[in-house]
Amino acid sequence: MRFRVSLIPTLKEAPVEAHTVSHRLMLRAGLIRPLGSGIYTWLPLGLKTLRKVENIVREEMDAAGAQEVLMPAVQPAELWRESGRWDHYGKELLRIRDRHEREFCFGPTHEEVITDLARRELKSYRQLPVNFYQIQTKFRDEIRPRFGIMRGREFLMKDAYSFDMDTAGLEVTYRSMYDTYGRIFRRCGLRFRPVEADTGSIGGSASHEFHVLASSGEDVIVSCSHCNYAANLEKAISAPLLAPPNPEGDAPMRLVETPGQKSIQEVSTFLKVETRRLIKTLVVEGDGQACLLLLRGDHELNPIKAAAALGVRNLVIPEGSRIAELTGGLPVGFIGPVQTDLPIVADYALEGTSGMACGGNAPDRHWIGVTLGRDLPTPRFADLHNVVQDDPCPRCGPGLLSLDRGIEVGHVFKLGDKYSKALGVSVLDPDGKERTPIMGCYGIGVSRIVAAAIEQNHDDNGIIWPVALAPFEVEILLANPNEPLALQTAEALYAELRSRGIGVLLDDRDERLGIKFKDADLLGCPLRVVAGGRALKEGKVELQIRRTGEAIPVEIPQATATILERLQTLLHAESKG
RNA sequence: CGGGGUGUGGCUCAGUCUGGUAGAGCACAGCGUUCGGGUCGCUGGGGUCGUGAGUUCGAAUCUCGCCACCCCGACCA
Repeated sequence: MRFRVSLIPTLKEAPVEAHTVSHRLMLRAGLIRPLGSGIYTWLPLGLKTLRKVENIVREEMDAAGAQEVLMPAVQPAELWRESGRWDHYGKELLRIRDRHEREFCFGPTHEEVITDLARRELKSYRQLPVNFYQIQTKFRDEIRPRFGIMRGREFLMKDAYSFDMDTAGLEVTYRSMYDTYGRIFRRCGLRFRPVEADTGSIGGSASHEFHVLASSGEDVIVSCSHCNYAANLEKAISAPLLAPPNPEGDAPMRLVETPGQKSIQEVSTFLKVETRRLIKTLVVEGDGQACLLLLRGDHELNPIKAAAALGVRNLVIPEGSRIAELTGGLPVGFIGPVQTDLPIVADYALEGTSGMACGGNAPDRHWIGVTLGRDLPTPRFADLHNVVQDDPCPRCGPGLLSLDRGIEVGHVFKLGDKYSKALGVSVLDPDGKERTPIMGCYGIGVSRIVAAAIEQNHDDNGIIWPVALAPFEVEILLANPNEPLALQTAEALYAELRSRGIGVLLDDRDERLGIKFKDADLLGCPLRVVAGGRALKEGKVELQIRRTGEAIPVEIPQATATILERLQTLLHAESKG
C-alpha cells in the first residue's frame, strides 16, 4: 500500500475524551474514527489488523473441526421469548420494530438462533458432535461504553456453539476449544492467561476466561506462583487462612469508647489493633431480606460470592439512610454482630478467631476482645471475600497467590441443556430414544483483541504490533521521493517484498523524514526500512526494529532475505504466549 | 439510571465570571526555505460558538428547556 494515496489520517494530538492508551493510539494512528457513543468506523489500517485477527481465529476454528456459518444480526423477539430472555436480558438488548410493529432485537449473542437451527436440522446422534461458529457484528447497548474499541456497543465477535450427546462428549469438545483458544492467542503474539471464571448470567456448569495481560486491564486475575491454578477475582479462593494471633487471651469482651471512629482504618489506628483483627460488619439486602455479613477488617467483600452464599439473585448494599432503618437508627461505622436480631453470615477467615474488635451497636462504641461462638452465637460461615496478594493457594501447598490485571478476550462455557431444552432440540440416540444435546459456547472478542494487543504492546511513541497482527509487516520510508536513486531503491524493495507475500507500506509522501519517522513509530509496523539518505550513500538501506529500536545497515541485495529472516525470528519469539 | 464534567473551524484549546466587530497553535491550500526525528517564514481558505426558546438596544458570554459526548459506579467478548 502506498501512503500517499491511502487514508491514514494520523493525528499529532488525540481528542480529549480518549484516555485509554489503546483508544488514543487507535485514533492517532488513524485505525478508527468514532461515529457515536461506542460505535466506530474501521479505517483501512485498522481493518487490516482486524482481518488478521479474524483470519487467525477462522483458521484455528476450522482446524479444530468447527464449521463456519453466518447468522442474522437481527433476530425476531419470538425466539427470545421462547428462551425466556426477552424479559430477562434487560436494557443491553437493543430492541427494534419493523414496519408491521413486529418486535426484533439486534443480536447481542446467538444462542437462540443457533439452537433454533439445531432443532430444525439435527435429528440423529450420527450428526453429533458438531460445533458451529460465526464471526459477526454484535450490538450490546452497554450502559456506559468506554475505552474505545475495548468496550464498544457494536463489536466484532467470534461465537461458537457446540452440541454433544452427553456431558462426556462436551468435556472433549470443551477441552478442544480450550486448547484452540491457546493456539489462537499464541499465534496473535499476545501474553495471555486462561483462568477459571464465574459462569454468571449465561448459566452453565464450568467456564474459563482468557485474559490478555496488561496493566491497564479492567479485570483482576489471580494465579498461583507454584502450580497452574488461576481464576478471576470473582471466583478465586484461597486455602484456609490462619486466625490472627490474639494477645488478649481469653479476656472477656468489653465495650470501649471510639468517638467518631468509623472506618476500619480509623478504628485500627485509634484502638491500636491491626486491621486483620477487626470484624468488618456490612448490612446487605438480598431479595429484600436484610442480613449482616462479617469480614476480616483487611478484606473486601466479593458480592458475587455473597449473593451465592445467601442464595439470592440480587444483592444490594443499601445507602446509609436505609441501613439506619434496618438497624434501628445506627450510624454506619458502629454496627456489629453482638446483640443483633439480623441474621449473620461470616467469612471463613473469621472461623476460629478470638479477641477481635467490632462495632458496638451504639454510637461511638466498639467491642474489643470478641470471640465468635462465645460472645455471640456461632454464625454460618461462607466464602465472602476477595483473595488478596500472597494468600495461600487452594490447590497446592507452597504456592502463594498473586494478582494481575487482564483484559478478557475469550470465554468458554459448558452451557449444558439450558437452551437445547428450552427450545426443544432433540436427536435420536442409537437406541432410537430422544435425547437433548448438551451445549457449549465459546466467544472471542475479535475487535477487542485489536485494542488489547495495543494495550499490551506500545511505548511512548506509539504502537508496537506483534508481527502476526501488524497491518503491514514492513514499512519502507522513502527518505526523499525526489531523489531518483532512493525512489528506485524503495520501489524495487517494495515490489520484491510484495512478491514474497509480505505486507508492505511504502511511505512515499513528499514529507520530511522526521515526519515519516514519527508516523512510523505511531503506526507500529514491526520492521521498517529507510531507503535513501546516509545509508544509501554506502549502497545500503537501514533496517530498523520497532520494538527494540535497533538500526541495522544492510547491503541492498541482501535486504529482502534479511527482512524475511528477521520477521521469522520475531514471529517465533512472539508466539510463545 | 445515579453522581461529576464538556460542547467555540478537522484536532488541541483561549474567550464566558464582568454581554459590545469570533481568536491562537496544529492541520489544510499557495510561494519560498529546509531536508535522518513533527524545519522556518510569508500569504490564504475555513466557524449561524451543540440546539430551541427567553432576557437585552445588543448574547459564544445571562436564564430555562432539550440534545450529544466524556469521566466515576452496577453489565460483558
